[in-house]
Amino acid sequence: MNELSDAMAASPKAAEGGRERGIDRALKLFAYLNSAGRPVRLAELPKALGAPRSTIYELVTTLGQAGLLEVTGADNRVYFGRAMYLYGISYFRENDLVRRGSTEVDALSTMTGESSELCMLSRNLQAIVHAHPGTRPMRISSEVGSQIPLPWTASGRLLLSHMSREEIRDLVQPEDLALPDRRVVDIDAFVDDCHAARGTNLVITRGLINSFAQCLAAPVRGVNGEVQATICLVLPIDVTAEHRTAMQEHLIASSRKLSLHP
Amino acid sequence: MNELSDAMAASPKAAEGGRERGIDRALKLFAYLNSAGRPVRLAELPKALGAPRSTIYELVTTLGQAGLLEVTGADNRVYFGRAMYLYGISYFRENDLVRRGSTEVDALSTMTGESSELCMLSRNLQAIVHAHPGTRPMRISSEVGSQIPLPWTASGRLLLSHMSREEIRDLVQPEDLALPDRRVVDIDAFVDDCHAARGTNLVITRGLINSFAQCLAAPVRGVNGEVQATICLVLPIDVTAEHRTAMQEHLIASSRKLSLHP
DNA sequence: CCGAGTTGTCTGATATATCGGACAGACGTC
DNA sequence: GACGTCTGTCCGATATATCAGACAACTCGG
Repeated sequence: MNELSDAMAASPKAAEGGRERGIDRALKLFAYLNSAGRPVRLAELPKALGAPRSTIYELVTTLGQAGLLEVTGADNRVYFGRAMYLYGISYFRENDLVRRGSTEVDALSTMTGESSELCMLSRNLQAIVHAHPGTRPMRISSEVGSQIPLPWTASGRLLLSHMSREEIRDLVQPEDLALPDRRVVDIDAFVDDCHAARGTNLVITRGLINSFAQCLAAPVRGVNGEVQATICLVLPIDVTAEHRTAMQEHLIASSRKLSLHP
Repeated sequence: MNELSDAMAASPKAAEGGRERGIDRALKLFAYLNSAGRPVRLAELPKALGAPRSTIYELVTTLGQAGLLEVTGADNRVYFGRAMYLYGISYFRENDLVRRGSTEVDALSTMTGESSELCMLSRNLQAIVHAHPGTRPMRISSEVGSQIPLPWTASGRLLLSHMSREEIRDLVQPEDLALPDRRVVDIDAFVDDCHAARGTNLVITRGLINSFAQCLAAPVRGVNGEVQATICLVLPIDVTAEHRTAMQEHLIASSRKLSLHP
């Protein structure tokens, strides 16, 4: 009863007595599978999603026939299917930013030896769209496809920088303000951070996700200057000042290359 | 009114007077976008899908908010969204076969210099799950994510080899029996081809998709010997016998490596 | 200026998809 | 063998999602 919180947060409306559309149930199901990160027993889904069994069994059959989901194994584990992959590839092929950003992340990471990621806003979370691990023994970076709370990262501050205080307060879920070490980020201080990130080309956070890492994030801006994504580097917190300066320059150069904004 | 035929073929039931579920409309929409291969004007969708405008506008809004679709540009073009990509990546990460098959295709193609593809059954079509172009000046291979009629390829015969005559007749759409050059494949001869492919480790077709290519396909079998995918090479039709023999050996070696079946 | 075409929004009616719950098989434990 | 839990299937009722169509804003050409 724990990891479904962000799956639920992605749902359009809170639970009510009334019935719900099949589409919305499907969207919750996708979000839940994504948060689980691995195949889930079919029989577990009705409880996890707060939905009737008959509805979920029907839905999974439909989506399974379409290939968006796959049901495998003796205990009927449900996970994303081949069609989802094909459709996702279509997005990837069409979307210049993801494609160019991914190669840029790879290049930046290979050049610097540090972990690098391409991040985008996905509803009220930060999605890791692409990642390349560094050469350091300890790997800090996140997995591709995972989604993490915006207040945890430098990227989050850039991705929300264009929003008003009210929009940010509405968007960020209260539970996302709690860091992994249980410290709680003050929402107003967070909004101030976001607004301070407006127009800047670099944001740094230290010791937020964990105590031994810092996160350098640079914005990828569209033609109108809006932040479409961020490219970032994850460094140990104790690197030398020279090294960090060099990293900053490489990072900013990469973000410039990806941005359409002059 | 042309490229939506296979999108429609993927739909659960034929058009009727009655109303349809939102889920089914969404599935048709996905299939249509995939067959289009690029963003499609929102206003064009109701006509293309044979659905009411109000329904489609509502649906696209919902799916857009979920990030499964994206609506971009001045004329509201609709295409797959970031969430679809993330979910697709999840499938890719989970599914060993696709991951291992993709690297094997890359290796095979790099080694031989020929175009190579990993193919899977996707409802009643053959899906190109991964592809790597060869070094020849003329490229013949298909794009990743595209889906082509089963009777057109050697892979199709392998992918259907376990099915009965009736199952194959039911699955294959009549229009898929027509080759690109308008010749029509006889359904019974096709079934015979499929059954002849049972248990073999190589199927070759010549001049089917076009007159100057041949297709070598080898099965990737699961633990029970069932064909889970095919790996294939696309060659010019006029290569020397020695070269073709060498290619066959490499291809069969690759398919053995991917197969779980002894 | 006036039609014809395109695009997006809104509304009330009704066909039906969702739901709750009954049913049954499988599996364990005592 | 009796009992509880988990799992999957089925069915009738009703809340509601889908649908048809009206409406407005906009373009374009003559």
